[in-house]
Amino acid sequence: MDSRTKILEAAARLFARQGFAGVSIQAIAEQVGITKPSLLYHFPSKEQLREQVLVELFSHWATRLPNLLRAVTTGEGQFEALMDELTSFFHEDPDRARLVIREIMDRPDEMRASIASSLGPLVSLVADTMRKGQRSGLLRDDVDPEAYVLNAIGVAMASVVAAPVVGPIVGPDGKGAPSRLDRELRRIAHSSLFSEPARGAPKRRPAGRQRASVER
Amino acid sequence: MDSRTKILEAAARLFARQGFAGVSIQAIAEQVGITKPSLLYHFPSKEQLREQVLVELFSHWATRLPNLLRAVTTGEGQFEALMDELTSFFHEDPDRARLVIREIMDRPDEMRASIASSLGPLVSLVADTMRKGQRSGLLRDDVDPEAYVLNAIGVAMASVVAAPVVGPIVGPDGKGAPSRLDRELRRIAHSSLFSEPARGAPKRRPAGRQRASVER
DNA sequence: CCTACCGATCGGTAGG
DNA sequence: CCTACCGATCGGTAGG
Repeated sequence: MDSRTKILEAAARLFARQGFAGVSIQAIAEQVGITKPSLLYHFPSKEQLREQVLVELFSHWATRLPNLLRAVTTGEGQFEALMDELTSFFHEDPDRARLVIREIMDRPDEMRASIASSLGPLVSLVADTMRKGQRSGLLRDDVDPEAYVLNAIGVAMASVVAAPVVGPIVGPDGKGAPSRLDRELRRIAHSSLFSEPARGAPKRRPAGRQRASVER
Repeated sequence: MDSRTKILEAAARLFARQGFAGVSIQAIAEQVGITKPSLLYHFPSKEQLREQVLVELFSHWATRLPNLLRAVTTGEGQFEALMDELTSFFHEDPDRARLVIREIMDRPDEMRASIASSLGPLVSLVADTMRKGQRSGLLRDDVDPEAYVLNAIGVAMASVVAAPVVGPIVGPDGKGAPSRLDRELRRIAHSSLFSEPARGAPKRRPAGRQRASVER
């Protein structure tokens, strides 16, 4: 792997974990195994390194977009597929979420533009598909599609970052399986989106956990 | 207002906006109108200043807890009251959310402890109340109470931070009124929590927006 | 609460 | 890609 790539990866990791201001280019250089001036040969300033890290992140996001779109436009399991794709993107590397969240807080104005352009089209497309689902009666008609999608993305990011800190409060999750927090989040997203099946004819049961039989 | 308080407020604001590492004690001192050594007379180190800022934040939180608990244990509008209290706490000063989120990312281990002890009891209490609601049939029985509450708190914080950046994508919100994102979030929280009213006997209508009459 | 000052580290450059 | 070095700023101290 060439130095440039190694630098970008180390920088992304460190920026995500300690914030841009909390990381010296010296520290990044050390992790890569070169000196500070050598790093500055590849990226002329710390600021430009930051920008390139973000470019890489968004381009990685763009790579995944086709998967997301296929999930939206393909037949039945749209919802599950879309949520899987969304959560796994951040789950397989939580630093992605951390990086975006930090950037949103550190430089909201700059991020407004990049997020609008990178997320806007996706949101519109998913929202249009959702409106079809509303007309067919599959989805609740009180859903606000654009707002729903954006909230879903935001929650996916937030939950990945909060998990290690807040997860233990609901008890340790069985290794492997999704945590209680994740399962509940999925249930919330599901049940607030789909119309209740006509009573007595529940084709599928609610996604999260199976229905306990209760006194009623 | 005494210097100590002024320092704490300036530090909270700056830490929230630029992160702990991104703020020099010199910068804080300037905003207060004193010199750096003067600030260090009140707080012996930057690190101790940070700790005190967090102590203040959590104690402010503790001040609000009685309101929250009253909201939970008082009769009918429990849900709306609790959500109002939760969102207004972060809405009236978004820096609170920013500060907590930064701290979660910067020092997850330390925050695990403080959050468990400050939030744990509240979560248990609300969860117990919710279980009663489940037994009475008011709340869906597939809700995971602890996980639901924690997710609600997380979402309240995340939405406050994300709003200025992600809000414009769904269009400008009418000034004053809650944004589309906020309304949709409330609707999601509501409709994923309450059982559907027996068809044809809807005492109240769904919180968010009114039901449009649709072809079905 | 201030002036004066400390060593260490910051981002970055010169020159090879 | 490195050695050597720059001025500026960092957190913090001495002394009053």
